[in-house]
Amino acid sequence: MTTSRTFRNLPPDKKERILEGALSEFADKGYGRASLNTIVARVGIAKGSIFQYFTDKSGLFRHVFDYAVDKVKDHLRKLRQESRGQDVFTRLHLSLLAGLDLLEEHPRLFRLYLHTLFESDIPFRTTLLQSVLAFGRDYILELLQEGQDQGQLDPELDLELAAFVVEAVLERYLVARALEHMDPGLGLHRAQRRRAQELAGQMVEILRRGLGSGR
Amino acid sequence: MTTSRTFRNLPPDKKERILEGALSEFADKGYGRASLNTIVARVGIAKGSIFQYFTDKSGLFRHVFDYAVDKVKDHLRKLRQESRGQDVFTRLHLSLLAGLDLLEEHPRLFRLYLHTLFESDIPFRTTLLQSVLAFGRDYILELLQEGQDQGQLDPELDLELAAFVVEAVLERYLVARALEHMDPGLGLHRAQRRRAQELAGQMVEILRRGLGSGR
Amino acid sequence: MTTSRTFRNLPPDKKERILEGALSEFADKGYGRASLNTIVARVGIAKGSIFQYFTDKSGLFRHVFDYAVDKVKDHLRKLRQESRGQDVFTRLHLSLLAGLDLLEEHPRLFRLYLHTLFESDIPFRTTLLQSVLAFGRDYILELLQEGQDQGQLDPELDLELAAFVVEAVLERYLVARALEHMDPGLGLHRAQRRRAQELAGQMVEILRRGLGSGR
Amino acid sequence: MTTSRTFRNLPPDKKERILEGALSEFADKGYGRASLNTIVARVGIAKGSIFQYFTDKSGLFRHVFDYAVDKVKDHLRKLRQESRGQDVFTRLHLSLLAGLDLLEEHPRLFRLYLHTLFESDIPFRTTLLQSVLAFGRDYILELLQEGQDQGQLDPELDLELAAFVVEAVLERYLVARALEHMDPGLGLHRAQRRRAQELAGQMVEILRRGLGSGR
DNA sequence: AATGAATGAGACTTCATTCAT
DNA sequence: GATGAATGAAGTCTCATTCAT
Repeated sequence: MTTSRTFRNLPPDKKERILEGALSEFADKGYGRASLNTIVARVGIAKGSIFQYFTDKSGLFRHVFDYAVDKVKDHLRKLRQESRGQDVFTRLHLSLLAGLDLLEEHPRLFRLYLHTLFESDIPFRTTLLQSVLAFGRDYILELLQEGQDQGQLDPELDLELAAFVVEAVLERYLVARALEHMDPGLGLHRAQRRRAQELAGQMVEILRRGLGSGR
Repeated sequence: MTTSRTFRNLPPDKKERILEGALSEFADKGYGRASLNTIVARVGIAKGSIFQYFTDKSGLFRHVFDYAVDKVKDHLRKLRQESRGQDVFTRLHLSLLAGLDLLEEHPRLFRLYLHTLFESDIPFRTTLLQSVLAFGRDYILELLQEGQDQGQLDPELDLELAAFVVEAVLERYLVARALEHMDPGLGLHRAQRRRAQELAGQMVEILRRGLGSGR
Repeated sequence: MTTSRTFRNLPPDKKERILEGALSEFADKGYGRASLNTIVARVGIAKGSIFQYFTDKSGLFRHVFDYAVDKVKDHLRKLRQESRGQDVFTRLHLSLLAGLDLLEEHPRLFRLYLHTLFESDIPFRTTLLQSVLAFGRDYILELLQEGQDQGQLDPELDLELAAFVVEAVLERYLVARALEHMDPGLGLHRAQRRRAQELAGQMVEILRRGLGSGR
Repeated sequence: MTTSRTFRNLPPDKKERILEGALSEFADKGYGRASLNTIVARVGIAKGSIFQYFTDKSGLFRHVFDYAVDKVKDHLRKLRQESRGQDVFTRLHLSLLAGLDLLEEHPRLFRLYLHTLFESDIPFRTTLLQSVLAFGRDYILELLQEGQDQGQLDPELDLELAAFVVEAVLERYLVARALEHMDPGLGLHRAQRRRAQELAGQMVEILRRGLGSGR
């Protein structure tokens, strides 16, 4: 239980306002640079209340992180359900596009993840990351496993290795978009600025040749 | 000129001690959370001295970043030279291994880069990143171009797109190792913990099938 | 609103203690040399509290300045009211004595004004001074206008010019006393050390001859 | 002797460069806020040299103050000489215009004086001010004395009192101009912005009526 | 005689956290 | 249960002064 009973008894919209305000701040600044002052000002609650709802700054962060992860998981679970029965590369393609949608709609989720990934002084960092990393890995592994079972992938393929490559490409693609959000002038690859859908399609094609059961 | 004359006149070993101390701190905490207090304590100089050497915290950071980038560039330049004349995929393989070596020997360089990539309030962030991103892109593009010229790559291949995929795989691989450095318990893929050379080889094989000129 | 709600909610005597402590420091050292450390030590509050009450050192200064100006304005308004109906030179005489009283009772008010007048890096200096200068000018102009209307002043007199001369004499007289407060050994005119009332009377006599309608 | 032998042996133009640089800084910021760093940077000498030429920051200030006072005294002595034999009010008029000229040509001299007048922590402040105040007082007293001896002034006039009034008007006039230099937007009297010569003439006329031997 | 590197006190400011109301 | 006033450690930066070269 990462929150106090006090917090759990709050009206849902107030809970949400608090979590959204905190999410914005943590996504912007990471854990260490985020300011509780800023959060309470944005949300419009008293400074002391934060410490009645959560033990700590770190307690708040844990809860916000879980809250964000749940949003992503919901998204992915729905997607996995919807795409069932299709070709594995089609499913990867759909996943990529879905990830892109999520990023455009909720840019803060991905930024929170990236900050957490690379900031070392975050309390419970290991625990927090393990759950989300495992989820992502399992999601892709499952897709690939089904694809291999149905003969769409090279039967000799080391699936964990393949999952790593697939994840790398997917994630790096999202990172590229996230960086553009942060700073449009960063001068990334011209390719990265092309229309997103087109790029996604070509990337999947490369994966198909690299991983597919080929001729 | 990003340093004061005072700094440039310092004995080389003192200069190095200062830069190394600052590099460690920035690599650990990123820009915003890094503490000049910690740096001067580690290096063993007075607090005021930092401001004799650099205009600012930001000035120090700029210089440290350049110092780090130079180290990487030297490394890569040497590699590009040495591998000239070999097959493009062999060269990619060598690059991957070289990156890995660099990471194991100087883990802080890559961590500094990652922090800079994802922290938004860094002064001159755009400028700093542009130079290093452009260098990496050009390095890979040049490799692929030569490979395509010599018929080792699919002649229809969009090189920028391919460069993006290659870079994604290479970088994600390095990120995985860097994350393990930060926290060995992170529970990354089992595959990532296998012997590094083996994994690298297999990844390049996938790229060969995905990008190569085929039969 | 130049203060935080936190400050406004403070018990009045605490507010006053803080403002008085800050006023003393600013009157002593001017804006730039005044030390918040000194103020909080004198008042007996924590260093951080100042920043709960005011945004800034500059915010504190603005508020202290307004606080001081209000005191002076109250004093002058009362005086203008009380002296209504009397001869213009009598009123000037009363004003001079009143200014003198104010100076003896609250020497810091005038010193704060003088510092602000001559220190160039004060935030909002122009704005702050404009209000007080305009008030002083209008006060004297109004007196002279009424005096001229009632035939006590040379009808040809340029009132603004006259106001300047009157103000000069009044202010310089106060400056002389203020300097003596700062340093009794300064060796000003012997005349200035005479009994204050006597000197004031003679000065007004000179003004009467210089400005009056009289034969 | 307020300087070291080392300083006195310096080439005259170097001595002057140093004093002028220091004068500018002290005139801008007063004693306490003036920065030796800024001075040595402006003049182009080593930081340590200041401490070989003068014992201290305070030693430098003393010397600069004297240097500035000498310039003013030269100016006034010349004027007193030139105007000898003329009517006392003409001489006052000339003095006013001369002060104005001095202010326009060397604004730093007057600003240094004003800073010194109102800043309390200046070392040797009393001593420094005494000499200049006495000089000004004597200058005016002498003028008035001669005027009275020649029947141009009311024979009953208390000369010290008159000197005080005259000085007040003269000085306040210069202060008004100095304030405009600092901040043209200060919204001083319209009268003060009129053509300087005209204003000066009218002011002297008021003094003539106030102090003159009547008729 | 001149230099300029080194120093540490002290400046303003932010922040998470505690606790009386 | 909610509030918000109080706190002090830690942050970056400036400065006059010392002293070895």
